[in-house]
Amino acid sequence: MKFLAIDGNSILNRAFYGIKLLTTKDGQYTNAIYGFLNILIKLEQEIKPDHVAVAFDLKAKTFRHKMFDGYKAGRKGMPDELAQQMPVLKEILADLGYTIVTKEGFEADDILGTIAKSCSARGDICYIATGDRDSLQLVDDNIYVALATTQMGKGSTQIMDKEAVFEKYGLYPDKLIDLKALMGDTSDNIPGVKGVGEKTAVTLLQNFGSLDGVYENIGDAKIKKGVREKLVADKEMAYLSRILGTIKCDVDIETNPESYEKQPANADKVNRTLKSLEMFSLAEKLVPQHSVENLNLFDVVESALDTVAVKEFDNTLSKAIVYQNGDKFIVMWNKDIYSCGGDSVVLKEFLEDESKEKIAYDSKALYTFALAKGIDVKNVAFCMKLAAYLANPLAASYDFERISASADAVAEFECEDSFAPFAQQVYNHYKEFVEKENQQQLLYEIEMPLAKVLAEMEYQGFGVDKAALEEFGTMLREQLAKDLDNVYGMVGYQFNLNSPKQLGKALFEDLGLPAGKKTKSGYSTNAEVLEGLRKYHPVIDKILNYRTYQKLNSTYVEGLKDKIREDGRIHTTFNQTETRTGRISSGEPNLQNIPVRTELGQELRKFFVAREGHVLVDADYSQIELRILAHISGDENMREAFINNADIHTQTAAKIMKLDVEDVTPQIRSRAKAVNFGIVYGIGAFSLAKDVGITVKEASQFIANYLDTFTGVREYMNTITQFAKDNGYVATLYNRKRILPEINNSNRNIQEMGKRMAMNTPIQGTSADIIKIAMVKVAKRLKDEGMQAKLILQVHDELIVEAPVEEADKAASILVEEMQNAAQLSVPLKVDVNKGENWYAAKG
DNA sequence: TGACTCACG
DNA sequence: ACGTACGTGAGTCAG
Repeated sequence: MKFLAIDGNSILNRAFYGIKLLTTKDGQYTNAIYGFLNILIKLEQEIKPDHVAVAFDLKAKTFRHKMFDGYKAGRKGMPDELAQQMPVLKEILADLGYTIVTKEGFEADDILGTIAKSCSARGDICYIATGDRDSLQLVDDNIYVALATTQMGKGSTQIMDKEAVFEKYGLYPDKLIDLKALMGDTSDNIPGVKGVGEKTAVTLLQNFGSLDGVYENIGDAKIKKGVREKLVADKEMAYLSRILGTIKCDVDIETNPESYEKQPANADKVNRTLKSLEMFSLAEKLVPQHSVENLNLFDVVESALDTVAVKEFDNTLSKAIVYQNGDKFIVMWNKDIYSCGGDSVVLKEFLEDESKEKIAYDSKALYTFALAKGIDVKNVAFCMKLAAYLANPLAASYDFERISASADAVAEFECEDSFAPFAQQVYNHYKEFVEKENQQQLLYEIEMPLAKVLAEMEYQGFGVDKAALEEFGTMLREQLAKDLDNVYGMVGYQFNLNSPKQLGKALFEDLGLPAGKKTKSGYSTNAEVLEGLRKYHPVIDKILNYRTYQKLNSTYVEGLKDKIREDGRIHTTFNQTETRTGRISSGEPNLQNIPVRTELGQELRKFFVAREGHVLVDADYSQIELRILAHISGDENMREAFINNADIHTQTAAKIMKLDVEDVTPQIRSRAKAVNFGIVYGIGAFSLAKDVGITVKEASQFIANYLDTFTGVREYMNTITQFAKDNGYVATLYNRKRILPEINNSNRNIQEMGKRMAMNTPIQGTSADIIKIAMVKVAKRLKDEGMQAKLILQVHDELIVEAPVEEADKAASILVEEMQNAAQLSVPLKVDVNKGENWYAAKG
């Protein structure tokens, strides 16, 4: 029999401190669990035990604590970030089929000692896995210690037998207790003999065999006078230390090997837990993926398409459920199953039937599918993915498997027959959740209609002039090569200028420029740092130019040109369940970060063009976030500025500096503008100072003046952070919620970040809500009015419609009207609109 | 894969 | 004493 006895606390500790803090997207700490499981996998591979015990300490003070006052007094309690992970780990271990052992009044060490020694006595082999060298005293012919460490996130173990211990300490394991009795152990607050260190102690034990031997021969000439005096003075301490340092091997716990036999894992549950912890690679290693209990949903769906067609489902299933798998869907409705794999006519009839409610898992995917097939989907009554996102916008993904795991569905989804009732339960769960959270309007009137709008926008795409784009790329590459040449010349050798590491060496070591900020892995070489170095060396200018050209060419020219489809258009994908604040994001490619702030960058927008006979109509909200702040905070000064349609930054400057509007210089205005931005983000003096180029002191004064003037804003910031602390979440005007695990974190920096999120999220999120409402209304108007014009892009506060020339003016007024009326705030919403043949021209 | 850098609102 | 403004996506290097 091969036993493995794991010191749970010790390994968990090693893992926690050996790996940087990891969290899931919703703030659950996972690093210790992750590290522990990695070490566990390693142990399983190397030792292949058939019996496993995992020992944990209970919180109560131990027997040994009481024996010596102050024992372990120096040890800090377990940090919250670690304590949170303990119960989750225990659950996983139990589900994996391991036996967990705890005993009131004893430490994990003692439990391990008891198990190991009973094994050894029977003649069984036992491996003790721990990060703690204390356990080495237990090693004998049958007992080995596997010392575990975590380095670079990977677990590694070192197996120690008797000889290995001797090699390391010069003593066999049974003498290690006496060694500790003499030399003490500061980390465990074991005093030992004052003034006797490792070297002296080892020599003594080698000469006299044991602690008793040392004192029996205390008069021996081999003991020097000074050492003898110390030994005599601390004799009592030495013997007390031996008691403290001895691991107990007679704890009253089960030692019958049968109780530690590995049990079959509950693979399904482990899988779900690990996936909820975002440990996908571990899931594959820990639980056999081909096990029967662990059917992959997609596999089931695949087979269901072919084989389940005639099976009957639960009669109570009154709604249809649509599940997507690639471009196939399972559609269940009143006991019938339709497959689009073979004959899509049935599916088309079904999807277009207004009288039949469809419950979608991912409604945007359904609309996208339908657009491609020429199907006009009607009556989509629910979207599980969107509902799950509203329930918690922090999750890493909204895969069906994942959202069903947190839906507490009672029916276990184990085989194809149970899919329908299972999906029904997931649906029920989220439907109830939406009602409980009062998010009906947000889901049914904003997000779900928006899903269809977004699918249509993706389908439309944005026309791109590929030839002109490529020509621009050629120009960039020429410039870039020149700059690169110049840089090599000035530095004196060739290197990879794209590598911050190599650039750092060139600038700060070889050219000897003053190194400022550092990053984790070396010198910082970002634009801000380089900007500060301009005056020292002409090469800096070239590097900055090179960076600009390189970025434009690789990200925008090379990156975009491969994304142009055969229709000459780029079709981005909008992600509706990505951001924590409620914004949508754009990817593959991202069309929400096309350059605009520099002249050269702006050139790119000239290649985003309207179709023949069409124009682009571009409308953007003016200062929407500040207007929302004015509304939410009710600040009179701020509201007044917007109601009078004043220049908000000039107005802000005038108020906080107590100047006449005419006396506000461009410089003062620009500082006030920076303050306004800062306020929206949850301001800090340090960052404002950096941004504006003033001292931190001046920045604090600025902020103080601001908050004294805009007292409503100060009030809002206080109220919202207090709300977040009390409730653990913040919400937008439309009740979009964001939980804030950071707000009560024990780390002050994280807590401060939580406060800034609390201040910013309602503003950014409400802005996102409002433009979403506008999008739904604009799309509806364009359709209802029978126009050809189509929405093609959203960039957070900006909408772009592509319209036939003759519809352009009407499209522009629809945009302005619907955007301005999307919400009724206590200040007006203002929209600027322009037209043009390309995006550059349409920005006015 | 994470770190760095940089593009946008 | 310590880090430093909110929210994203993509290209590149290096371990």
